[in-house]
Amino acid sequence: MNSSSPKSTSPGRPRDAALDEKILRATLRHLSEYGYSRMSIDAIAEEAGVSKPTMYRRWSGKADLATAALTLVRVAEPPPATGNALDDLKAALRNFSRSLLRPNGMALIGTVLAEEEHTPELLKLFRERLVAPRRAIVRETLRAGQASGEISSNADIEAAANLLVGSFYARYLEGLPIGDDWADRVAGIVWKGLR
Amino acid sequence: MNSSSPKSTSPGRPRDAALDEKILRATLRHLSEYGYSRMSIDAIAEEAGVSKPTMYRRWSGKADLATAALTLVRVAEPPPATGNALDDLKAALRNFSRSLLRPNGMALIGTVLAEEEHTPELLKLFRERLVAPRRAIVRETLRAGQASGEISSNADIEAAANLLVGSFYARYLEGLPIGDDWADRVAGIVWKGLR
Amino acid sequence: MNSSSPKSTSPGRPRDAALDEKILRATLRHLSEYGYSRMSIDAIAEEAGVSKPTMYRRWSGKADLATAALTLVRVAEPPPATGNALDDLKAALRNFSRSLLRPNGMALIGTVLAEEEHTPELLKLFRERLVAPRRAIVRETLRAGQASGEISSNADIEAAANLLVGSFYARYLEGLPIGDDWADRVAGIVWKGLR
Amino acid sequence: MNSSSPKSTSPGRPRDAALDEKILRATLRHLSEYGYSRMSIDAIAEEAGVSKPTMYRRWSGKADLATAALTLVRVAEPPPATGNALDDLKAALRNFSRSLLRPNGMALIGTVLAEEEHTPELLKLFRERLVAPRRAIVRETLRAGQASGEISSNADIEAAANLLVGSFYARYLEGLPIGDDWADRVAGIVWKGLR
DNA sequence: CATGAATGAGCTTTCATTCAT
DNA sequence: AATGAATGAAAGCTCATTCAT
Repeated sequence: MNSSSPKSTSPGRPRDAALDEKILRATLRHLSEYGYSRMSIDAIAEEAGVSKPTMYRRWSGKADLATAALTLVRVAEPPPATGNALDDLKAALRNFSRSLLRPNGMALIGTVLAEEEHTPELLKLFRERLVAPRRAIVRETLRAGQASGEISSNADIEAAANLLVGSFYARYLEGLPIGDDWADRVAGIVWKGLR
Repeated sequence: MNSSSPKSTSPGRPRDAALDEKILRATLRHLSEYGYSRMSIDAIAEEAGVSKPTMYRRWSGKADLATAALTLVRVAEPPPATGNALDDLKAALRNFSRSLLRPNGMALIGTVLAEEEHTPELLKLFRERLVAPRRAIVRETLRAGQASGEISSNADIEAAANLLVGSFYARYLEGLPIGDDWADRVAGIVWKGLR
Repeated sequence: MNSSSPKSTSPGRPRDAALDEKILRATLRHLSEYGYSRMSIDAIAEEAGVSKPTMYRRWSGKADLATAALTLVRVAEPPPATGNALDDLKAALRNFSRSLLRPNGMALIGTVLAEEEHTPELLKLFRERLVAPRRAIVRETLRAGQASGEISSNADIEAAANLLVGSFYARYLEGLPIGDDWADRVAGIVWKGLR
Repeated sequence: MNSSSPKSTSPGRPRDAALDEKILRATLRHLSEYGYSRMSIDAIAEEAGVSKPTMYRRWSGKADLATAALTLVRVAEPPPATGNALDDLKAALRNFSRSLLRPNGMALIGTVLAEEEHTPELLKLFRERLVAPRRAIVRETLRAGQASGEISSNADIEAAANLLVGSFYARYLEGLPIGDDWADRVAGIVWKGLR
């Protein structure tokens, strides 16, 4: 009844595990493309090629399904460290911006924010699965900068990470292009501010 | 003939101007509380105490109504300049964070992002009415810092503004509290980075 | 409040008589094109360039308006008699078929039939204004045939007229073309049957 | 396993076949009583005792539903041939007139004509299901008359059938009663005209 | 387990009509 | 007399969910 993985040891006809993923993939597509409230269970069922009760047997309802789908989203592995902390930071930011600029990347953030009151699990899971890991990557490069002495040991790493990550949100909200140089520009300012 | 007050300039029953605002206020409330796609014209009409045709006479449909409601949103006047650019910047940021933290402040951003594909006018207007003015305030304080020599004359003001504003988005998305000191923390880093 | 002509001697601002016709013309167009229940007072007002209360001042409602519009419909004058009764009959039938085949000619008949239960005035007026005059023309040519001795003096003129006129309805309902020769074919049969 | 009765041939809950008919009957009633555009899906659903989605699962919309309902209408079997072609013809005509004079019989024709432009499928199906079969019955009796030599072998059967059938329409449109003798009167004329 | 059928509530929009100027 | 504004009622259609097989 919830988004945990189906047990495989129970008696009776086993659940078709492949269906789980097919359904969740379709759900994720609809969630990002249409947003949570527009996303239609009917449409997902059709796209996944299953019937609706098949979905309800796995997840208890729309919210459960959507949050389960978020589980699929994985943050890309950070690029390997080069030894140069500032370069690593810029690479991490470029990585981050690319993932936001994927089709409906920002729309997905939008829908979880919009649903905060109605379906808070969405935002909660989104934070755990996506926001936190992404930020962790940025934070680690900053820590590396501290370790190498380029960044002051008592610098406010937390705030710095928010600044960097947030600058992409802000830029997107303004509707202005986010070129590959953007990472350099914002990293430059913050890096200097952390010395 | 010319009995009194404003000569009735156009024929017919005059439109009740008070209704316009009542409707738009209700719309704005529903838009931020429920999000665009959940927002119901029926419910808005009831809350505003008007009939649905009254709304359709003024706005051509749901999208038109929602965008019109966005027009209502006004960015608060920036606090008066104190002469100290850094203090002014911090005050502007506190202002900004307070407006985001108002009930459903972020949800409104969310719905606008979520609808980008379906109802792009929303995001467009949101940018013009809210995003741009807010950012302008921050930018002006940065400019003042340049004028006073505290900030380098060739500093990347645009990026700095995005960093500062965005840090609130990022912090909110993380789900962590945004205290009044937050403005100090992020302003401190960026200010130093712009020297 | 009803479809009678407006008096011109009453005090106060006189009614704009030209509007009456403009409104009725538009009504008739909508009535035949969309049918009675689809015909929209809003749309008629717009097409006629008047406001709705202007219409309600003249006619008491939709049904009154529609029946008033039917009043406009006039049956074309019969072609002049040639002296040959059979030829005159055929000419009358061709005339009749042409008027039916005008755009929405049959649709108008359809809508008055369809509304018989709901708006019986429509059918009543339609009968008086259109059905009866048209049939009268046909009947007169048959009477002329009697006078000239070509038709038996105790022939069932009434039934014959119905046969002839009705054959066009039946043909139309079948969806088959009604060429100009059709009048000849049906007149031929009936004429012979009346000898 | 194979408990009883027809082995369930297709998976899933079987469709309740009784509902189909209940819905279509109600639809037909509403279609003839109110006409196509007045006929309301809501009202039909209530009368049939089903929910609207149940209807939309079966038919794609209002037009589809209405045309499906027309399918229900069956032309009454012609009375058995007596051997006397003229008598058979008169019996067929009486049959025909009785079916027209059933409540809303003509209103149904009316709505179908009125909707020709908007919902042409209605008229198309009506022609196939009702108009053509009815006319076929009349035509067959005329053919029988030819076979027995009472009617000329090169008589215009088609036109004759239209005359006879149409005379009822015309008579109805005039608003005059159609007694049982009416069939005799029109058949008399045409029969003679075909000799 | 998985299916197709069924449901109740809700949506946006339009209509015929009346009111206030 | 004529206008533009306002209304209550209803329409067609879709959704998330549950039932019966």
